[in-house]
Amino acid sequence: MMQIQNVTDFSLKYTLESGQSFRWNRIDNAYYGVVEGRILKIFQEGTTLHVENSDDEDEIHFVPFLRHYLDIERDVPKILTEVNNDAYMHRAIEKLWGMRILNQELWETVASFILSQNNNVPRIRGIIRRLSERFGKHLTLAGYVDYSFPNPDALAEATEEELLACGTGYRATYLRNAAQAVVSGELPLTLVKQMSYPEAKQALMCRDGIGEKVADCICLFSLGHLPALPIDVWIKRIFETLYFRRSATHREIRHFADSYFGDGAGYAQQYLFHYVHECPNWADAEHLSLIEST
DNA sequence: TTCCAGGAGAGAG
DNA sequence: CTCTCTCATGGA
Repeated sequence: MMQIQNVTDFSLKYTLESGQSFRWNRIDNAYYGVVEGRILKIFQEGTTLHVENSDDEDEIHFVPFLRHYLDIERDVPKILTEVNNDAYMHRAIEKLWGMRILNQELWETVASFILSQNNNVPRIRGIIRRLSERFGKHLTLAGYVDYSFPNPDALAEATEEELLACGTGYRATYLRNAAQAVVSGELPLTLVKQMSYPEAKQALMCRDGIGEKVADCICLFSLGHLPALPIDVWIKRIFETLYFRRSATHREIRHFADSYFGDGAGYAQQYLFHYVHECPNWADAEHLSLIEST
């Protein structure tokens, strides 16, 4: 057991339940998840995080790693001030205060969001769990059992049938090709990490099965590129409803969000995305009047 | 039964 | 360039 103290402006719940990671399970008020080959159990009590780790790691190295994973080091309140442009955003920021955008391991993020296309969160979680059980490493923490996310080699060597058996559907080919590209060096992940946002996005989009939306998810949820704006069916619907009041193209939405939110567009997007999932009445008259008033 | 899900690619126009 | 159709899967 270990503690990380003075963690301010942070919500473990909203950070881990906002659809950016598919690997966390809540049991009572503690979160169990697999992060880069170890099980972590995290419990938040005010500004203190209580952490248990299946690996016996030196705190000197582990604490900075975890703080970076949870994006605790970043001045998020400053970013939220910059995107707090109207009463609707104010409502979302207030409701989800402390939600942060994770910095997840790159390969797992690439694979996970390849699997996310035309799919829903519970099913994505199931696919990733089955892939990990089948191809990952068995891990335990105080009786809790989980599996590491399979490395590229394991998925590159897997047969199409084995991947299909995990429920990947037609995305199996995309997943296998991406794994093989990482192994062969065609998709050089260590270099991608060094690239600028436009460079990284383009390098990722060269792969079959990674379009603009998935590339933006990877850039935002793994590489820390906050201008990245994943436009899925929800974000499209939200921007059309709140800011356009009509149907709009992806191009229009991207242009609007860039100028309206600036470099923090990724954070703004995440607050809007999760807010509408938390509030089924997100588009009622009372909510829409928040836009009118500003 | 049909519709939908943190979409992308191929093909037509 | 944009629009449309299809892709595998399972829950609602």
